[in-house]
Amino acid sequence: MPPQTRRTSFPKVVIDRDTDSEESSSDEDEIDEEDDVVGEEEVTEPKADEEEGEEEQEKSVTKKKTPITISLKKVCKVCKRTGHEAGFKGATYIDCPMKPCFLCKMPGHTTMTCPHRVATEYGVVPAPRRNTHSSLDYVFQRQLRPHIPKMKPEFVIPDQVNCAVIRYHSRRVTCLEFHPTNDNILLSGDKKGQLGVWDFCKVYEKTVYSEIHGCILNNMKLNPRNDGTVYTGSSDGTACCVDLETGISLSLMNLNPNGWQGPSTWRMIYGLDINLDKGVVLVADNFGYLYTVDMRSNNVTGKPILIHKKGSKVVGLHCNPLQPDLLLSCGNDHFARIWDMRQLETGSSLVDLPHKRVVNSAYFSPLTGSKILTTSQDNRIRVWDSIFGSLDSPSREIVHSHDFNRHLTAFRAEWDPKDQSESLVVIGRYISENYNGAALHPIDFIDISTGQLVAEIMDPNITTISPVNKLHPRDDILASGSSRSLFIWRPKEKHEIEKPIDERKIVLCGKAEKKGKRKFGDESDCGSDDDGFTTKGKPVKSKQPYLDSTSKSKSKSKSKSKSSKKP
DNA sequence: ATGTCATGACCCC
DNA sequence: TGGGGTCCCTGACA
Repeated sequence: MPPQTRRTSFPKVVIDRDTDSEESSSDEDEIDEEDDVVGEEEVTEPKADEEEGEEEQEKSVTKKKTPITISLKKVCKVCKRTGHEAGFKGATYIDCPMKPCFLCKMPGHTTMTCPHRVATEYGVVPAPRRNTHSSLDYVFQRQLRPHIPKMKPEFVIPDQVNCAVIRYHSRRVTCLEFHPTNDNILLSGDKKGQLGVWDFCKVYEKTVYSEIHGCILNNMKLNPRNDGTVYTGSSDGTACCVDLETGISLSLMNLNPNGWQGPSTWRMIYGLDINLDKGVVLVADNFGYLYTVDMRSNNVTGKPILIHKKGSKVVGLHCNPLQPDLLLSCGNDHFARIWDMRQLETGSSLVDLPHKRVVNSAYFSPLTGSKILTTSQDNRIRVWDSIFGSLDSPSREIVHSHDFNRHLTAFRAEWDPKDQSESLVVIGRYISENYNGAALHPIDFIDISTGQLVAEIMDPNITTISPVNKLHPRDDILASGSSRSLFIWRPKEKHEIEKPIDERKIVLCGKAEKKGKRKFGDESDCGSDDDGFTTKGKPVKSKQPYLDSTSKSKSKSKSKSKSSKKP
């Protein structure tokens, strides 16, 4: 195969500004003919000549007028070949046939015909049994959870955006957490480092702390013992303990005490989790190191331990909910690893779980802690049914579109913490589906015991991708972060929605109302300031409808800027 | 309507 | 091993 054809090597035609542009649109055959001619030239002429010729031409033309250089070949934007074009045709994306399937990454077919698109569970190894693998496992689970229902209850899917929509972040949302005790409080972090505290039942009750971190808030965890504090980790290299009421933050560590010395030395904090039993906050950086912070003294204890490939990002940390000695980590070195907290040292991992790409997240199951769920950038969700069994290979690999895109927050499959069977998982979908002419990116609920797509939820007003999703620990509520917006989903039956979603009128604040066509995800005229809005169909518990609420929202929002440190 | 930009993994040399 | 080039469904703003 010849070297990769580049855009610069394509035939270019310099057209004088006086050339009538309408001529070119008159006939496509003409273009094709020209294509062929130029194509031959490209083959026959030595490259140097071609370049010289171009240069000469350009020189001569620039003396008179600025030339317009256009490429006449209609090429596929993906593979740069002719004969086909990739991209959106209306709301349907046409794949480049020269590339492997965008969904399952296998060659020979496109996303449109991918068997995984037709049936999500295609190729998934079914679970041998629903909940347990052996009688021993079953006894173990019954001991841990005596109230396991005999029958697996129906999944309840929060499938309607009927509570609230808000946008107070000035950059895209990176993480979400529900308050451990207050059912209506959602915490959100963004790429700018802002921390939002939002009472989504009183839509305008929100607080944004903007001075805690200087850039991306990668992860946060609320302290279940002291529900007024949240631990945050950021790409500014600091981890903080933040008081939710006051916004006062206490810096636990700063990995860049000497400031900016260039990208090769700048440390960023990604993984973060709390281990209550040990009274520590665990934090990991982009160089592969794990740090331990004592929760009482708020000081780093011990030395940093290399837990992933040196120089690679440790994306996530998760402590086992039942067995405090177990830690799960995942990173850019394509591994998820299980560690024994009692003997944490480089290379001492109990298990290494290999992946084909970066592992965006790795979580123990929320109730028994005996399953593992990982999301990898190879478009696969992996499930290990029992950490007590063989971990040589995942119990299931579920193909699901959640590719890497540098402009999106990484997708993470999240457990439903309420699901006793520990099989319901939520994750946003990257590729779109054509829903009545609109390209929408649903949020998927997947039964990881079978690989089946239980539900795909979407709203015609949400046209952006929703990579960040969190299910409520107690209520049937889903919070999702899509671009800069936050959405609260509830099950349809819980809130009497009479009208179909697209008939609901969205009442917005101030000048936005004039536009009329504004949608949830639309951001025009909506700066970083307070622009809360929601649907008219269900004003939730808010005291007043949201008519002309600019002033109200401003008065209600308290944009505090208290901080103890600056990056 | 269209262009621009932010910016992370990966691949290749 | 490192730096530079590349990149398929982005999203906001000019």
